[in-house]
Amino acid sequence: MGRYPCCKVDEDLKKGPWTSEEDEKLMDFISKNGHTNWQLIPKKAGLNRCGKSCRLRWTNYLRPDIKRGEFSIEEEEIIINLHSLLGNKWSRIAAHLPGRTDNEIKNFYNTHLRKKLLRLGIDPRTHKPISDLNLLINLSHQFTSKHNINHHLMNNNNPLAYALKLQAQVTEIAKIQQLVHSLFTPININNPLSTNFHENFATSSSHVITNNVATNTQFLNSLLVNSCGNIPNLDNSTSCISNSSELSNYQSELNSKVDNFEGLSNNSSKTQVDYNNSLPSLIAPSSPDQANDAHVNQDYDPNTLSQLNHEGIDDSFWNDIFP
DNA sequence: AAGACTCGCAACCGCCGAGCA
DNA sequence: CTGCTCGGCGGTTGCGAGTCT
Repeated sequence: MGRYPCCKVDEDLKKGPWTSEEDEKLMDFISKNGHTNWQLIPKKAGLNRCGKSCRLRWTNYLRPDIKRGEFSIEEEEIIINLHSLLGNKWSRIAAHLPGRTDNEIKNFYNTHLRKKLLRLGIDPRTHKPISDLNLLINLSHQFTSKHNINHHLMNNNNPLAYALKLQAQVTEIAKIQQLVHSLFTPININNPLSTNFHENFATSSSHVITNNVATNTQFLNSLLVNSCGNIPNLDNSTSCISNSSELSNYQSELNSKVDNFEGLSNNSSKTQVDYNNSLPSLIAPSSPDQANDAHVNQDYDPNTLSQLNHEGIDDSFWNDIFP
């Protein structure tokens, strides 16, 4: 099937930003007549616009139920959680955020959340810790050339050695992330859209969450943030998906679980469903196997942490690179 | 002060699937 | 079954505003 333009090319229709007069005409018409056929609306409303352009203007800007203003922390976390499950399915993500449009969420994710995740050493596309060697080589080039600093850290202009060093650091970060993930996983099971860890602590009834675990979790999390917090914004155009088939399998498995949840949330007669394993937290496990392992590893071993602490993260390393 | 650069976001483009004749 | 139309979606672009040099 060929592609058909939504509007005739020779019609010389107006493009670009909408004026307030045009907005008024469109709102006026839709409030009186509704929007059943977008192709007819511009003519009937007296607009020299393509029907598609009218629909976009209405759904993304003029609709009366649109929520304006900054995204809340809760909305941010919902977006990140759902994006880790659904990928770039912006319309499905938007369905869970009343008053927000897919376009708005897409823009917000690409401009703000993407950077936020990168700062935490998380790939915004896969929600996995960044550990791809080629990416690290690329990043090391970007940083040293962009900032024109710290060339001595390139190990005598050997980008591979430098990248290996970066990878070692990132691997340690990933270990800590995995620990944090394993501690959060049993907490975050009852509602995939739940965003508040404290709420989860309070409401989780099917698992015993001790104060000890909470304390250790907070400590680990702060360690993670302190270790990763100095990683700057990256303008990363490269992919670090090393195994796309594994990723797509994982994603489709998650999608079916989300479908289950969406079906459930649309159904008034909710039944208790065990979402065990259905929701990766902000950081997805490196593989489905690890996701399973995470459940087994619910007991926190303080020796593991002290070991990581000694041989692992070196804050001064990141500070040297990104002052 | 001004030109270069970066960033955020509204709007557009092109593809796809559903529905219909 | 086929071809056409429309609405919806995700990716991309372009422009204005802000920041940097």
